[in-house]
Amino acid sequence: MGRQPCCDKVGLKKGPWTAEEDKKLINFILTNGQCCWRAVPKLAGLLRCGKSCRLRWTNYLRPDLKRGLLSDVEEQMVIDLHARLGNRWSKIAGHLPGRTDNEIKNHWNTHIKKKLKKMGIDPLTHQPIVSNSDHHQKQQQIDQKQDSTVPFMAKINVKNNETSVESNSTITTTDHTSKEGEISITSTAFNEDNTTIVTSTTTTTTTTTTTTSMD
DNA sequence: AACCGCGCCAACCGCGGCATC
DNA sequence: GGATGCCGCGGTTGGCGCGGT
Repeated sequence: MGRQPCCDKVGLKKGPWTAEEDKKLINFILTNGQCCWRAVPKLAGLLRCGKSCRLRWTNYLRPDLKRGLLSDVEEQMVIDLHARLGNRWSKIAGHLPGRTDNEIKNHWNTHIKKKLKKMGIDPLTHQPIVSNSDHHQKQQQIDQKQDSTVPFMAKINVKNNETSVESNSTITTTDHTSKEGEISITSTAFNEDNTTIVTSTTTTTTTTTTTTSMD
């Protein structure tokens, strides 16, 4: 009964990948595309399980991956998205082109968690860590915000294919796709309870600041 | 110079979801 | 409807590098 473990076959290699193994996997994927990971190691001449190959490709070898630390904008997006989605790292990664779920998960656990705690914010709930006496006052402030009918206003800064957003909403996220000299930005604003206020898509040039408003 | 502790991150493990038979 | 197989996800681990003593 149950499923067969994928990596316990005798003779399969585990642990860090060598440059030669990387080369074999890259060559195979670039030639044949991503299909049927179970068959990949055999066809590519690797002594690895398919799962290990998939992980190595998606987390490290994919040519569209960005390397290096997350930018401030990306980090803010991760925080906002985590507030909405929780630990759904793959969904969060879907909003950050060139970043992997593993990378974001690691960055969250090693950097952002600490940062939020330092700022007095609970990384699990995204609520301020407050004493009981402060809590009532805080709740009143939240209630006031939710009752208000101030229209959503966002200022989107675009520079060198990087976007940042300043807005009067509680939480905002942005997605952007770019082609030569032009960036298309989708900006979403959320309430404290994570319900969507509004979503807006705007197209702009690569070095500009644009302000968008909706009601 | 040697040792130790800690942080980071690549990789592994186990499970759930989904498709197929 | 249950069994089986594969893929993808999220949690966890272990090795390496670096800074402090």
